Amino acid sequence: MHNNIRKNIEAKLNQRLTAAEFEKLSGWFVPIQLENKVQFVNENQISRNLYFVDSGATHTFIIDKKGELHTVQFGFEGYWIGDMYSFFSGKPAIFNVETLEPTTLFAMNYVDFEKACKQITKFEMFFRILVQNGYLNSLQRIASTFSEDAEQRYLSLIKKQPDLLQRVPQYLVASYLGIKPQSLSRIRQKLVKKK
Amino acid sequence: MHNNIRKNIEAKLNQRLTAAEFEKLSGWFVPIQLENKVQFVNENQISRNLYFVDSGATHTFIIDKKGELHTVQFGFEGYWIGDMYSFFSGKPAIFNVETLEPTTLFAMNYVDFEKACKQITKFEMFFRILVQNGYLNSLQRIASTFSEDAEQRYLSLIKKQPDLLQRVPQYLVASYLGIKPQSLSRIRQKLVKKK
DNA sequence: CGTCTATTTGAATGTACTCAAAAGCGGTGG
DNA sequence: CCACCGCTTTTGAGTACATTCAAATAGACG
Repeated sequence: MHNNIRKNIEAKLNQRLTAAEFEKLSGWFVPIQLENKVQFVNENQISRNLYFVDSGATHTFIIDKKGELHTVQFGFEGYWIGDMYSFFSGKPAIFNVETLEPTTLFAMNYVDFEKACKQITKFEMFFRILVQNGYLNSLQRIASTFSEDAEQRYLSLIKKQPDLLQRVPQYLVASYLGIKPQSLSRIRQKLVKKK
Repeated sequence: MHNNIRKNIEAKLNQRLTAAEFEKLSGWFVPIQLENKVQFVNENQISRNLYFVDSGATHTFIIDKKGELHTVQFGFEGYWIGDMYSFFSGKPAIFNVETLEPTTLFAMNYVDFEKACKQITKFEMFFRILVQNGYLNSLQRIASTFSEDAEQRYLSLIKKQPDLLQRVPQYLVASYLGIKPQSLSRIRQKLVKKK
């Protein structure tokens, strides 16, 4: 049942978990089944959970003062998501997370996370790598936002995740790129004409 | 000599270091004196160092295909800087770092960093918190870049760091905000007229 | 004082935006 | 099976804001 988590951890660590380690970890990850369009992390509410996406899709977003939605990140199979700020600080979340498909998650609460880090050094190592990678990715995203125009960012995105548009409505892709749905539509039509 | 590092670590950990711990750590942090405008981390070159800014100022930046500079972050007294990507992966750096003033750094290389994490649990904890905070900050910066216009971002910035414009040339502040120097100049003049 | 760099200002341009409406698409119920 | 509804995407026209190119002013430093 928790095999995807195991694979995910072992792949990032480049090291296998023992049967005992895996069994312990499994006990801390609670499966959650969610329908499409279910919001399970809410801005301004405490969310001391870490989630692993076993199957399905999610997006993490904020709503600005004008009521507009901005996607911070998508989450698919094998992604670790949640509101890290709330998870670590215990304060209200700064992001929202919602399913984009029927989704199966595994959730770990903060108390168990601390246990896991203490008892299973490999998990602590794994998680440190996870946060490091997340940090590096977001720094690069900042850099690319400033150095590339929307068209280039769109091209980079579909190169990295060619299936994104098959799974995610275009207006959410636009919100991830930092542009309006109309603008993304025009960019796409321009690219079609180029060929 | 290394007192600022000690204060910094103890403040973030909310816990004191023992004399023995501090002594060990001090040995791994090598002081570096740099003049103004010295670039000590170069894109495409390996940089397996972590830096603590003891005094002075730095900026981390990229140069895009058009040759334009984009500031990713500034570093002042008490900041931890460097190219995390290169530091952790051992691959060439993706960012450049340069002094903006005569600056005193403490540098720790990756080998010593690993020793420090192993031998001093508090340091490992501290560093994890540091990376976590960096990650959260950059996620929030992504969110604000998309949800706020340049004027709002400028106002938030000078609210957070009122002394920034006293220490950093305006064109670098513009590059941090993701706009051109001319645009920042116009935003500022518009704000003066509003009052 | 002169030179170099940073900042400001002006005018024209361009890119993405807003507002608005039409077309496309999927699902539901008559 | 088709008509209708809601939602997404596309398209059109006018607008706004930051950009570019250019030149003038201001500041810093020798």
